[in-house]
Amino acid sequence: MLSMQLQIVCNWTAPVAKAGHRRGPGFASQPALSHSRAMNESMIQKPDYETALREAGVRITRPRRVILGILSDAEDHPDAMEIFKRSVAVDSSISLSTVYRTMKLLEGIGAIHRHAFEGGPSRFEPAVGEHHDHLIDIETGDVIEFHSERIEELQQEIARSLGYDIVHHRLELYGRRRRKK
Amino acid sequence: MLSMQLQIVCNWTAPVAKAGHRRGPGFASQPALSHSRAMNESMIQKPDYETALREAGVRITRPRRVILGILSDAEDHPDAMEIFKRSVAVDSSISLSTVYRTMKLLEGIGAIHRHAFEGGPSRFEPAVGEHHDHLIDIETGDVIEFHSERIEELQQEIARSLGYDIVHHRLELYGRRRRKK
DNA sequence: ATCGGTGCAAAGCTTTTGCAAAAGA
DNA sequence: TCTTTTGCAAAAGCTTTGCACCGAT
Repeated sequence: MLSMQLQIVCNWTAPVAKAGHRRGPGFASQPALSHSRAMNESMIQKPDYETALREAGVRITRPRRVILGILSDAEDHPDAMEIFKRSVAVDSSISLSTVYRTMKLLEGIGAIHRHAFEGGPSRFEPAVGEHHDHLIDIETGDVIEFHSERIEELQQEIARSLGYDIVHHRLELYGRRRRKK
Repeated sequence: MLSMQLQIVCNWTAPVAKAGHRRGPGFASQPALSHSRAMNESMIQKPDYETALREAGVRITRPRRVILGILSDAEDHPDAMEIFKRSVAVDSSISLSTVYRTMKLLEGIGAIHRHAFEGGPSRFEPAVGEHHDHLIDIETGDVIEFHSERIEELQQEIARSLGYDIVHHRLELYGRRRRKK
């Protein structure tokens, strides 16, 4: 039986998933595995975008400040249109172009990550904390972050055995909440 | 040292990667790992699309026959435009719409898989043989197929521990050929 | 003779870009 | 002031769709 193999390491209580596409663990009905961890809320830090931008030598403008604020506050993985809508709610003069340009800029300096989850526009998340992969709830669109050092190692081994160095990778699990019985 | 951990299981000689986006193993400078396997040419079977179509109750038309032939012969992971070009070379009256429609049809009956590799159009491959993941050469676009039972297991464990059942997943390694020294 | 499939053109959706005006530094 | 950045609108890239004609069964 599979669960017998699981070594329980921590048993943090995860918050129930909220509506929308929330960042962070939506829900965990069981403890995380020894070789993996779900990311919990304490891992969600607010990135200091302004410093990052200054270091990149770009100007800090009002639209950028607004968008950056939206990104900092986002607890989900919003797409450009969603970021645009939230930005417009703060400053109605902001344009979608500027959102896209800012996303590209931030991605360029490594401040955010772009995810092209299947069948939809790119979604973004602040590049804070450690690397993680994603489990996408195919019914709600919720995204749960997790990390498995074992899988990372195995990927490295496989790439090496094929004669390659990994530049980056993408691991996405698309799943459905197991209804508790 | 990492390579010390590798258990050699098979030592098939892989063909050198050809230009373009070839399906199957492009190249392997080292043997596959014990817990994983690269897919070799013998694993590439020609799917019987016509039977699949008949079973799906759709008509077998000339454009479909041509496109199916292209797909059967493809040793790479071509995108719609590439399939279109190859089809037009056989029958100049075929339209890009029909290519897209046929791709959707085949995807629907599970005869092909659609891959949305990053930064580009969807690429397709016949759904024959066992499940595998992909390593994409970021310099050439070549795709190497591999499979790791260990990683599959770990994914299952992780999803379960998070309260999910995996419906499908996506693992893509983006890498650069290690220059042999 | 049906009714599904096709080509063509147009539209849809996400993302990018040209340009003149606006605004950081 | 002097560039960089912005908003707008247009375009680009991929994919889908409406429609009238064509062709498999």
